[in-house]
Amino acid sequence: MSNLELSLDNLRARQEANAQKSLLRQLQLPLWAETQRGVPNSLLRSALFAAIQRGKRPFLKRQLMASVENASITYTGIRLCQDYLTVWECLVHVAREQQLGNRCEVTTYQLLKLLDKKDTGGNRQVLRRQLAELQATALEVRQGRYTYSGSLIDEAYHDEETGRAIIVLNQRIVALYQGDGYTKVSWQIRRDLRTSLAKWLHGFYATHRQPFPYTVAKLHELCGSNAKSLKDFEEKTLATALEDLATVAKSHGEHFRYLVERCPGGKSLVHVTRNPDAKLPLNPQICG
DNA sequence: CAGCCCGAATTCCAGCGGGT
DNA sequence: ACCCGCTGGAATTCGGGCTG
Repeated sequence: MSNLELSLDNLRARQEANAQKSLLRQLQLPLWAETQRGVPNSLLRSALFAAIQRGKRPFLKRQLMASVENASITYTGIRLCQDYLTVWECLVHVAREQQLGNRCEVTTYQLLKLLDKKDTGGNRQVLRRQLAELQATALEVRQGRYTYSGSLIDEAYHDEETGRAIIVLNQRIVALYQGDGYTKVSWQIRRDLRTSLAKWLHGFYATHRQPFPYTVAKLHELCGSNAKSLKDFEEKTLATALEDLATVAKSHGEHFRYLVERCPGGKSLVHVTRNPDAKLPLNPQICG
């Protein structure tokens, strides 16, 4: 390597470092509408918030989560599922109007209302546990040129006197919200989707302007499914989730059409389009 | 009515096993 | 190998009640 190349590399590295530093000076998240939730693409395109059933979930230690090419996530903490993403989205939504790093006070009651859940003993208990579990996480997220290292939420505790939950987000999280690094996801559609996989697919495809066809195996990997039988996954979980998503999207005036193409060799390809005019490969038997 | 709590019923994913 | 319905365990809802 020549001296010229070395100094160019240095310059580029310094520019990137400066860019990250200037980001940290603007400590506010971008704003989005009441009916939307802003989520970093890398979180939507990975298995971090898995599409798995409720139930026992293991503790992961510095695990590399399945993800699309230009992002990577190393995760330590309890295995997360879509419910946790829903909670996290709400926390970020509440905190987006204030400076990151500040204390953000909300009551459990308010959070449950935001989450569209009934205010019951069980739900409150689950929410408290989820907040504690989200706090006890460690991530290293690389998203294009930006990286974030830290917890999903810095602090989450209960003020026993007021009964309020105190949330503090890490100010460095703003790095994941730069430019087109995040997606505004429709809250109304997400809320109406029944299964966790439908929620995951909704977030995943929301980050794509014109999605590639993915194999069922790739989607299975990316969504973090525990299903041991790819066939079960394709015919039960994925089929109902895609149908649910198409129906719910339509009821909210959005286009979501899909087609599962069975290819020779047992592989299946999932075609998706959100463009009303786009054509899907013809296959009348299994067209969505 | 907001906020908190309880118990029974329901829902969900994935595994299992019987039938063909 | 494949289809199909049943089942377990956990989360969530439903429908109530209580307090100030």
